[in-house]
Amino acid sequence: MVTIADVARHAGVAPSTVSYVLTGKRSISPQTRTKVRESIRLLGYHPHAGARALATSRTNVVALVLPLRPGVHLPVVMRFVTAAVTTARRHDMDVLLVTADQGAQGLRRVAGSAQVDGFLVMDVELDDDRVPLLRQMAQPSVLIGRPAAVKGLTCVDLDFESAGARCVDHLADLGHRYIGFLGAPSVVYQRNTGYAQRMMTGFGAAAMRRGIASTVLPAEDDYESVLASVRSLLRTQPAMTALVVHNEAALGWVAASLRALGRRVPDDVAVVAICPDELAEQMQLTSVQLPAEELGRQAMELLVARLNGRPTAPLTLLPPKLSGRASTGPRLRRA
Amino acid sequence: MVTIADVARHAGVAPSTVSYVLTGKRSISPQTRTKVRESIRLLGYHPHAGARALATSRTNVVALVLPLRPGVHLPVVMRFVTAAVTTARRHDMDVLLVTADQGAQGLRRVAGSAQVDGFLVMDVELDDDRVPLLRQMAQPSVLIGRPAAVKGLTCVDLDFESAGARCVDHLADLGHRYIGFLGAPSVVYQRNTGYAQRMMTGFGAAAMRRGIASTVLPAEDDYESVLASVRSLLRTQPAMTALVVHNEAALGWVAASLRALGRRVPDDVAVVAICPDELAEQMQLTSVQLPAEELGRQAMELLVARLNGRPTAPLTLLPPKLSGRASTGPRLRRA
DNA sequence: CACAATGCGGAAAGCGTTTTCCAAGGCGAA
DNA sequence: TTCGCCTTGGAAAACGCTTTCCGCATTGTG
Repeated sequence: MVTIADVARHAGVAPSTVSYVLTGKRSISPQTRTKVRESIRLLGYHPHAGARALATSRTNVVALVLPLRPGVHLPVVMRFVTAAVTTARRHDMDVLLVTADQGAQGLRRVAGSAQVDGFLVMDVELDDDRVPLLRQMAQPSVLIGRPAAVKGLTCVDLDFESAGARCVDHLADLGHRYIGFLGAPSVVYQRNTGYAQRMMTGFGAAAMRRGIASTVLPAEDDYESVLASVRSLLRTQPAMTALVVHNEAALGWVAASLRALGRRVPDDVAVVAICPDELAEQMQLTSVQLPAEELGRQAMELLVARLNGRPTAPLTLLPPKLSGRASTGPRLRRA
Repeated sequence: MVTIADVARHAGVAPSTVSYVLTGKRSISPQTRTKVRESIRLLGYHPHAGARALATSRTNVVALVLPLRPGVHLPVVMRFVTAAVTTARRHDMDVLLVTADQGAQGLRRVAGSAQVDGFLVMDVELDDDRVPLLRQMAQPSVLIGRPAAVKGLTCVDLDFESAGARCVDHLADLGHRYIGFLGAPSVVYQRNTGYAQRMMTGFGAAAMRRGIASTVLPAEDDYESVLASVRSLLRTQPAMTALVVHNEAALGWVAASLRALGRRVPDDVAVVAICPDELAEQMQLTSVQLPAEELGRQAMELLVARLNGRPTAPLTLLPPKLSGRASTGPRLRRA
């Protein structure tokens, strides 16, 4: 391995000088600078990350804590991941993967051994046992998702309540008066996952506000279950003319299920999805975008801000955006 | 931060003793050991990763190089990732995420600064520009996928040729004589991605061997394209009674496309997929398993082996496994 | 009984950086 | 000229760990 001393010797300067050339923390005369740069290039020198971490107590690595539990939609997770990594790289940081199954234990380990400068935690629950730990850790953290109390934290999330309301408003404006809601798998509601509940709350509240009858039901991620759920919704509310789907995995089966039950999209039943835009585009679904990339990017930017000592708001909510597509069709004639 | 010196002082021993208790590289009397352990617990001591890396020139971190390009199916990637991370943790290693878009450049950076002990590289192409670099790097690497020449490397892959053949054999045994092949998106073939080509090659060769007419076509990942491809296949080969699909993203549209063209699965057209078992189970498709978890696990195990100085075979091919399900139905009557 | 071998503990020398601290030269101002 | 400041360079002290080397007992062996 070629060290800073080798470079210094080769360039005929002191190690400290090389260091200053590298970090730019002090002015160096143009001559020595180019001389040093040349030696670095020639010898193919790279600073040793461990040594640097030891000296600066900065690793330039952030931990990304991934959920790997039933009910999370893997493609969406990947979107977060890629956005987070890309953004991190833009700030010259690397990303260490920590899976949530390692739990608070894993966080403690990584934080304690000073492997990372900060944490990006995905999929936080309303009452997450990692939150108290994150609060007291030396390293700053940013959460994607929204625990019950955000005081002293930095959280980023889609404004799911508004998203739910947005769906209702859109459908109501089109003249729909009976709307169903197909939610995430029931396990997601069983553990205290905030976003799913908030989405549903926003949906329900908006429906009440507009005097619209609404029925909600969870859905698993296979065809049979989706079919059963849709059938159940239709039985409960035979006049249902619109369906809001908050479940990426079920999305593929919704149209088929409706068709199997004799309803066509959008003529008999309008469908609005909450999912990444790309997916909606592919299936030609009117949708409220789930801006995974944007969330991942923002979260990482906030983390970088905190690492650089800049203060951040405890809660950043991204406003929902609705894109109209074929699945909601034109205004209902018989309002 | 609490250091090894603090622990030593608290326990009334020398730092070296604490180190030996931690690493177990020397025998320590039970008394001192428990005394030291107690101090460690009490002070909440964690060894500083950077310092350790500096002293041992081992980071206990491996890089996972992820593909993020068009045509790769994100859920499958996530399976690899989770299996790799889980396996790594079992060996007390962590995983640093490197996205393939950083290219050879990124590898050089991470390797040069000694951030990791080894590399796990996913989605290698037949003629991958990272391979020469990997060959000459100080850190060992394991590739998931199979470049043209594997000499001096450690590669893990599914035996895609056999997989292709396996599909043909299964269908031929059921009496099918005209078989179509719906492949990956065309971009995947345009870049030199070995697995897709090998799958197709295995399919074609087996068909030839058994005197079966075969037609192959790529498929994009939206309904319209799949429908077009299937229509095209049926037009080319009107007698087609079976379809092999090697495209996770298209899978969801295949049955719908066939139905739209007046064919029912499996009565008119039998379908065999190559995809993760879970997906096949969900859709009730006869399939050759794409053992993403198994590949990820094996790859990481091999990497760990190499890190510990154990020799490894240059190429490990996992045998394909076929699971019969509803989509191929019983034997054809009119053979 | 002498002497090597073994078990266990400590002192100290790295590992490769960064970052003080000191020094020397050049320069402008008094 | 002299004083002090600014710029640029080097020496050396951390940073927190591992590991070699050394030393002291205690044991086993001829």
